[in-house]
Amino acid sequence: MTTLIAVSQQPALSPKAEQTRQAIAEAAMRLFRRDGYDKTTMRAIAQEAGVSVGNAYYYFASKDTLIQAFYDGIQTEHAARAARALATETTFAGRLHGVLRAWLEVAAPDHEFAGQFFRNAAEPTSPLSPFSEESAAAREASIRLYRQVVEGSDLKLAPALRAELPDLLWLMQMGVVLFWVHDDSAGQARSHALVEKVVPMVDRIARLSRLPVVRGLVDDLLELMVALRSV
Amino acid sequence: MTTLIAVSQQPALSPKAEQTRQAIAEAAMRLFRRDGYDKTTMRAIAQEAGVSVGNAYYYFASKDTLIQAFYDGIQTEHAARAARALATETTFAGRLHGVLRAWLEVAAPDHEFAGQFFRNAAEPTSPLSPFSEESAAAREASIRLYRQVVEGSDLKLAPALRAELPDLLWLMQMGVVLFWVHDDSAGQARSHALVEKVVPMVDRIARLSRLPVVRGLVDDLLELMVALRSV
DNA sequence: CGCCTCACTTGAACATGTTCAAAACTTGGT
DNA sequence: ACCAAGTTTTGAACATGTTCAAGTGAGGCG
Repeated sequence: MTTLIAVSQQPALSPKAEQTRQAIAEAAMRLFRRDGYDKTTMRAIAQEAGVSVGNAYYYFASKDTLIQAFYDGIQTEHAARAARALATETTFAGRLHGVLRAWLEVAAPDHEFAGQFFRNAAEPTSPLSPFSEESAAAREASIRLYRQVVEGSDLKLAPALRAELPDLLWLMQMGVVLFWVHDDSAGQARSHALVEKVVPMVDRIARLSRLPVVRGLVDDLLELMVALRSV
Repeated sequence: MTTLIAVSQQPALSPKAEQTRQAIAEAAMRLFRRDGYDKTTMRAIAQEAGVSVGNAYYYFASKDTLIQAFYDGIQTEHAARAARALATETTFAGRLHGVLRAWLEVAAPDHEFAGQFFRNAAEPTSPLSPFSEESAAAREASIRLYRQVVEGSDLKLAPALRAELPDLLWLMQMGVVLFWVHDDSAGQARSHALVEKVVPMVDRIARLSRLPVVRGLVDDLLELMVALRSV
């Protein structure tokens, strides 16, 4: 299943308009990367793109909205890089590790910049929140990735867990991202260490998930997820 | 060890100055609660407090800084209410449950308002971040609370886990807060459901932590924490 | 061609967080 | 009482995200 993911939801713009839109988005990206999110003004973006300030607002509802492009970029690149890992790795741990490391590598160049606008994603009401309605498409694409991690692997699981595991792994990625954003170690070494340690742990838990004792704990967890969805 | 916690770090103001400072902080709080964080302007705060805008900035570095008072308030009230729970509950699960529910209850009236400025706390560089240097005092006070949860209980644990558990429980509280902020269910019913389910789970894991299988997983976790600290 | 419509574009105006030089006030010393 | 030094207060000015009424131009229609 390799449907082209139609990320855009705009009502189809004329070629010229699309070009303007692109120019603004790219100018913004360029300046965000160069000067950081806060230091980049809308006036500067407009000037860099060769349009007026108002024009930028014709295409983008707010300054925040402009970083949606950044999100999409990371997401796309991550999917591609993760696919390479999934093509070679066959073990669960290997696949999970590959996908997580892919994310760290893709995001690395934008670490500093990411910290600056992370707050926008953190706000519950923001469309940029990973839990928002608006980012449902991206979220589901990401979860699909983790479904591939599970399904392509040698892992034997209780069916109930198998169904929920992709969601849980996505949640784990959110945790890694959260850690990464706060990680000020050189080259995000601590984030890499986290992934290095967490992957074998998850692998072990998953493999033990059919043993009586662990099984009980996993059932608790699944029950929790079901309960939260229904409230 | 009941040293008075000196939350303030200001270089000691004259009584009159302190009064002005209070007036501004209280006016801000009042308006934040009534109109929300974003809708409340610095000009409105100054007017409500009966001072000039510049004066507000003489005492508070930014609008964000003004919500520190809110933090302190929650923290203090939570400590008090949690203490009541700790005085009566003797089981680990009961104590943990009491402390977490106390937080939900204390924070409930400010749920809507909290969502609006949560982004400030999420930004890694912000002093309001729970991981920041500036909030170290509050963080440690909170961790102490969880140390009481563990130490006052009947729980038998491997020493290594006993030492780390308060930190882990604090981290869990951060998770609950994160969930709570995003929780738009009536009366934050889902957050309550989360606590209701998570507490028995944690209790079970802790009790099983000396069984061979679980023991291995817990050791992994402890090793992870040590590793992350050293990187 | 002339005109109409409507997508697109503009820049001035506005709202609000923040800064700062100057004014007002307080305090301690003589 | 008066002055100097420091503290507190002021409000105008500034920077920047955002809005909006008005302008521009390209395509369609008579």
